Amino acid sequence: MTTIRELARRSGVSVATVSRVFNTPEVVSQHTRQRILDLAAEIGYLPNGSARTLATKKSNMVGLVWDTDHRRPGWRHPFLQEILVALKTALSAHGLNLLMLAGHDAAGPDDGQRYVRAVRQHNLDGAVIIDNGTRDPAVLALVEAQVPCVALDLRVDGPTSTYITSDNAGGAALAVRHLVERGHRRIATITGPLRTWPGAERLVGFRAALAGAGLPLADGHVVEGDFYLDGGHAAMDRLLALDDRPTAVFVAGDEMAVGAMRAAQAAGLRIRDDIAIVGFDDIEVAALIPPGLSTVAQNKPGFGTAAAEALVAMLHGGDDPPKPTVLPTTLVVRGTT
Amino acid sequence: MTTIRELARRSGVSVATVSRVFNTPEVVSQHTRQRILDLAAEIGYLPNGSARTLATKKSNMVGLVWDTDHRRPGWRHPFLQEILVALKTALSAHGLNLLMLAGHDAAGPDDGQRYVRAVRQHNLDGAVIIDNGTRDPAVLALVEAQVPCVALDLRVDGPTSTYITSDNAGGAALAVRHLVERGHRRIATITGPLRTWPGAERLVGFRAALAGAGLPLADGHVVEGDFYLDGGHAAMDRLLALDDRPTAVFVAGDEMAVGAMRAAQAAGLRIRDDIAIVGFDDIEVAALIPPGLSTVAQNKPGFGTAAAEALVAMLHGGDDPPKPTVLPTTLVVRGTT
DNA sequence: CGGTTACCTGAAACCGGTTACATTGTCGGC
DNA sequence: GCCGACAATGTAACCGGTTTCAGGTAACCG
Repeated sequence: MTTIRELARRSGVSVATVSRVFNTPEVVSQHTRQRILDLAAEIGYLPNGSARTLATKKSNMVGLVWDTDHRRPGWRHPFLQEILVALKTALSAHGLNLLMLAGHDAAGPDDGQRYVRAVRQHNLDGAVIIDNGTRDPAVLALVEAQVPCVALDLRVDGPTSTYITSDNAGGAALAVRHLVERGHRRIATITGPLRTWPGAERLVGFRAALAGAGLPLADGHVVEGDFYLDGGHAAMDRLLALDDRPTAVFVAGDEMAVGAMRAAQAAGLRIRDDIAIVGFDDIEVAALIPPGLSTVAQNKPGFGTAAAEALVAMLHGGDDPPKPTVLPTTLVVRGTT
Repeated sequence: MTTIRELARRSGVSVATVSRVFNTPEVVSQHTRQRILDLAAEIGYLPNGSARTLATKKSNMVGLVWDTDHRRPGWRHPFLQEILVALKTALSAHGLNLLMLAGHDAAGPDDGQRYVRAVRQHNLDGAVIIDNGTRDPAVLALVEAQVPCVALDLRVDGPTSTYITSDNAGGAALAVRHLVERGHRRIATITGPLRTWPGAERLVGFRAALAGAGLPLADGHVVEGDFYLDGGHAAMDRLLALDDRPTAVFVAGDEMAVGAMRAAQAAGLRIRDDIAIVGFDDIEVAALIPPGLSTVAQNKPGFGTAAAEALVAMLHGGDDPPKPTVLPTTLVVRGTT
């Protein structure tokens, strides 16, 4: 391991000068700077991150808080991978690294401070939170502890935190208007869990759009789902059992929508002709499953890049936290409508 | 930030003793140990990770090397999320954290040493490599630099590295035997890229099983695919254009298999009756897409836990690197066979 | 009772950087 | 020729831990 003192000795300057070459290059003369840089490259010198962090209290690392739903071990984020790619890319463009924080599975006591502890212990500069809908107190502790945070699909605010979300209400409205254009007048919805932000907002948008179109919302035409396949199936079963069965359903999540499609088929209905379905998310299956699920697409990489940018703004900007970002949604029409 | 000196002062002992309480508790007397622990909990003392790393050169962090295929920006690992969950859980049970390493998109020069640099800079204890099929020199540089490594689906070896993979050949054989049992005698295959380990091995297993069953392999009945949807579609088109069209196809990846199903349907064939299909992976869509894709399932969380265990064994064990892990595969029969 | 021995604790060097402050040298202006 | 300003560099304290080595105490033994 070649150290800064070694490099200083070899290039005949003090360690301070070497340090300055890497931190405030403009204050060291062009000539020495170049000499030191050349020598550094030659002997493969790399500043030691831990030493640097120790001295500056900045680690250039941000934590990634992403737990699975422990009540549902099989829970998967619909597009975690896309978010991760974008997030990682955008962060590393600013010299930031991502440290995955251990969740409720971690060793040690769980007093609801585990993330805060991890942040302090590793001198993390901030955190990105991917919501899993469990309202984990340990997550909220982060924003309370004034750690610079940006949350995805979780509405947090505070002097050091902001969030990124899709235009859930707007997306729901897109879906409704599309169904109305297709001639539907009895439109129902299967919602996400209403305690989650997207779940609640999509219902708000649904209601508003229905009202805007002058359409009534019949009793029992709002069924709360859970974002899972089986939940969607069960919810659709309930809708189909109604006397005034809807002719179209806005399902607030693609996975549930697939479940709903199955329920409809199991009931012997033709999808689209007997019952139209619009989903939300635009996950991979939506395009693959026949006849193609019409759905409201989210800007998946947008979550990652927006989160990175918001975080960087907080870290470098220093002033007020950035406003929440609302990503536009788009309608993708396929075979179910 | 409360430091070790602060805690030492308050509890009336030296910093050395406090340090020992957290590192070698058995050497400090029961009495003082408890007193220090109590006080530590009371004032919320946490050892500073950077200082610790600086002193010990062990960070308790391992790097995650996972790049997307830059020739295919949309590339997604078929079950990254499951791997990540298991990996993170298993690692954190051993007190290890996961640092996502920036990829080819990172700032700075790319001399094929970017991962090695990152490892050195952050004093990482090891790395987990998720192969993306690009044979990135920067990845191989890691194992050459003697960084403790465990790779997924990438066959690396060296004094400090090992790998985890599924029983690809065995899985392919499962698929073939199943098709033979169903009465098929003209069986073709759509392979993955043959430069990848799983791609190559599945073909090996396919050939062996065919031979084992005494069946011939007709000309043109091996088509190299790319693991992608469109590639599967195109490959199937070629198979269907043959004079001696196969009655069954082993498709070495579920995404390709879906593409192949579409091609078959587009050609007006009934899947299963006119042409049977077995995939590989058992991704989510396999169960969702009608009539259900028969496929060879991989033990997805197994990759994560096995990787964590292998890495821990290398870090703590100290001796020879563990033998490669080969995860068993299982056949899942659905509607396509 | 002197000498080991085992056990517990403390002093201080060290890990590899950053940075406040001091120092040196140059140059322009009066 | 002297002084102040400024640019470039050096000195040394500091960040918060770990660990070697040595010292002190008590028990144990012959």
